[in-house]
Amino acid sequence: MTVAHHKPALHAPDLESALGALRTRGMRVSTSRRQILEALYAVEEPLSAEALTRRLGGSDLASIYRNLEVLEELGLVRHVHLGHGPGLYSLAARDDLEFVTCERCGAFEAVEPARLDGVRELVERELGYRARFTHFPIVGVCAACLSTPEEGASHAHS
Amino acid sequence: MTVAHHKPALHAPDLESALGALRTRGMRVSTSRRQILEALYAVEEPLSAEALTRRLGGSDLASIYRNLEVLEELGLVRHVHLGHGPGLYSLAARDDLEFVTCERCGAFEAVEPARLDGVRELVERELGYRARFTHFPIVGVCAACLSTPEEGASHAHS
DNA sequence: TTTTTTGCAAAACCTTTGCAGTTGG
DNA sequence: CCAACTGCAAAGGTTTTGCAAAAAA
Repeated sequence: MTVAHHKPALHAPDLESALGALRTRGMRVSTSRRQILEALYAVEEPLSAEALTRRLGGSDLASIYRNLEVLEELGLVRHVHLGHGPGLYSLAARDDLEFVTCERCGAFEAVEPARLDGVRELVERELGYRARFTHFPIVGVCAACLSTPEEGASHAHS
Repeated sequence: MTVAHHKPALHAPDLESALGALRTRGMRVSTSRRQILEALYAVEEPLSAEALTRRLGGSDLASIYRNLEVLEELGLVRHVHLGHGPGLYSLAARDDLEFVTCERCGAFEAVEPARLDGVRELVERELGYRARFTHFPIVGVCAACLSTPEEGASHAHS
């Protein structure tokens, strides 16, 4: 069921405070959880569950998903869906970021929420929706692809 | 593989011209294809492949997907991904529309591209991306949900 | 008749779930 | 020790693919 609803990001500037947050809620600090958090603190790009297991030496995918879910419920972790393909996970606190992705080349970019405030305002005025591009990104065509003759064959799946 | 790239919408105001487009490209006008197009001309909301098969009397899902892919390559059909769950298909010509969806209640709305031109401009100026919300929608919280106390339990999956 | 399309079965892909065994506190 | 967590296996939901039988041209 899950309902791992976008919890507000929990302020955990480093690994230790993140582990502390786990303990505080009575959850256990297992090897797997520590490793996941270590990995996420170590990289800057969001990682798929699969990429994450590979980094942890190929442990169990199902456990990783379960732990990511727990960490997400705590507000320590987030994930974003870029196009098709697996969800990509990152630290919620550090990456209180929003995303844009290119549907032509698959590139993506994390952007400071502030840079999208104007967009958000306009969307709200026009549609009544308060937009967030943290879980699902803005999809479009990037500058590089815009200046490209639109190759016949391509990568991005429909 | 597919690469059913967002072909430009093909102008086919009615069923007959759509079928004509098929013939023109040497593709066959099979019962299934005619029925799919009929169904899509008959409704106004985008339909999942599954919903479509049910309307056609429960024929083969795999065939439906294959046909939707063909029709999409021709530029007759489009699909949009609203949150998780199956893609939703509609006529490309008629529904040259973009989408907004509420991540809290799952509601969605089709909107005239013109209404989003301002948003598009702002996004392009700020990020360099030319945004399109036809294949992936703007995701946010709708007006109704915004004025709601944020129920503890909810529907929208993470 | 010949080429395209269908139907079925099976697989692929991402994610979740059940359960028995292991581990953290 | 005991509740929480892991690993494995299996299933669930969506979409794709292989192949022989059927249908369009």
